[in-house]
Amino acid sequence: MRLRFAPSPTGHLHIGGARTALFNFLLARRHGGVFVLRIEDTDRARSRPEYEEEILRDLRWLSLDWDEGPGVGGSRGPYHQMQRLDHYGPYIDQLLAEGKAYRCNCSAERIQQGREALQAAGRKPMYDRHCRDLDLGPDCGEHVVRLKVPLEGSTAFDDHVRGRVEIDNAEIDDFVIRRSNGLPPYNFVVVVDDHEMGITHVVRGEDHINNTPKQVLIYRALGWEPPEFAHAPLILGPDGSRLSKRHGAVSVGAYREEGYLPEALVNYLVRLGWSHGDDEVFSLDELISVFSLDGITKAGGRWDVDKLRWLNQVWMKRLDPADLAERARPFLVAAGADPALIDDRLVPAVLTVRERARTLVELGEQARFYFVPDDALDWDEQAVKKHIKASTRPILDGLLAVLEGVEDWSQEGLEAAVKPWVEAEGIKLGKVAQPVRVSLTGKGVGPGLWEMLAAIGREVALRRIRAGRDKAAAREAAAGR
RNA sequence: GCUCCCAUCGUCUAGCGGUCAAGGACACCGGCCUCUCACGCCGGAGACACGGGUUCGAUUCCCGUUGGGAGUACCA
Repeated sequence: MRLRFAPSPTGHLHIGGARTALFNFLLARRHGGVFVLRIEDTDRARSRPEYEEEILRDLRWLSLDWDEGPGVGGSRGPYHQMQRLDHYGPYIDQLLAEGKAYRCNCSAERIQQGREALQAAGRKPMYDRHCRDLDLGPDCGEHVVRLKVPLEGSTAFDDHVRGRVEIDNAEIDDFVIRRSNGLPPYNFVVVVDDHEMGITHVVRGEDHINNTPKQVLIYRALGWEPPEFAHAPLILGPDGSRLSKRHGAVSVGAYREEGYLPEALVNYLVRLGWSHGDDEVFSLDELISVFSLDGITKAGGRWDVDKLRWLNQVWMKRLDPADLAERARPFLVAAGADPALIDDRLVPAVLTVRERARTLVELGEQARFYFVPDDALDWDEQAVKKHIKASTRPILDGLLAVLEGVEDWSQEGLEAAVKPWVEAEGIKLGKVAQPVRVSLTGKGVGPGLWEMLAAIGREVALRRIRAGRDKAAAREAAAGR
């Protein structure tokens, strides 16, 4: 079994393309097949090497490694279409010689007029086949080569997702298979490449379902057996319309930058258009063992960021803490943390905020307070006003006395030392926790008291609580006058 | 316009003629937990687009309508 993903380097790796790549990758891995990556770079005007680099990088980021293609080679190459240009001509000549294709030197204007006339008559706009039986030779001036599509009958294929798809040949144009510049267009090139690369299953988006009959016709004309097809539903925007930038991020790279984990993106992508009973959370390895074309759904799916965000948190909680911490580091710095202050408190710090954050960006913002100079804390004045007041001063003084004597600065040690004091004093834990939270973080919401104290470390904790105490004392003095 | 594809809660989906007074997940609402916010747990509201058939029986099969998507290039 051989599958392929064939992006054209004319833009970023789109989430729809990523899902197509994922489906192909999973099917290949599931059945011990081969996953081929082919670069369709024949659109010289729009293709750019930077895009190709980016696409390769993003596929690797998603852990969708290919067995043959750029960077890894393979026996069925080359894997860039620009390096395969000499493969196509002979087949076109063969079709011409066999009378299955013909040269056409009709002017663009003439063809255009014919199309408009047909459309006006309520018919599908097509070429009128003027040159079909003229038997034009190579010396007919500027010309294209068109496939002689059967006038009668129909062309069908059995799609693994949709069942039998059939279309009348009368609806299929005598489409171009060699442009006037000598290069064959997409429909011809994919067929030749897929055939020469031994592709057995073509899994792609539903937007290709309409040119599948044309491709089948080419396979037949060349005397080849078409591969098996499976057309996955398209990914739509949240409103059901075509997904576009106006709906937000559409490229894999953008989601990486927004702090999504590749594990979560893969998980979300696979579930949009595929299901396995009621299961929701899958690792790539789990997918490899259960993925099947049978699970692909037919209807287009809308992009739902909320579900992606939920899955991202699920994965942040599943990840090994040290791993998560390293992935969070750059986001922490981006949020304003001082790299020099990020020390071995990183892992415990990240653990205190991961269940409150849905992306690495949020994780970075929420863990920022651990690793900034005290004067760089982001103060929520409302919270300060509410929790650092005159009456707070004696509480913080009392707490400081307890804290200074703590030997075991761990969650358990801190709780064991402070709880008895709180109870003895007869004060609510909240009366202590909130002032401490504001002193440490600048905000009224955040991690639990014990875990936060333990994670931030004795030195910083005592320093910031003292500062909070002083602030409270100042208000006490102001109130007393 | 024409051709093709599609149609279960707001969203992703389970369902492959009776086991469905339609199940799960996200989001939403309420409660519990609780030092805040979360997490977690419990509960709630919420869907078979419509109309014809076929059948003893349709969410499930067929046709139509409506709605949505795609294609309609010497782009991929």
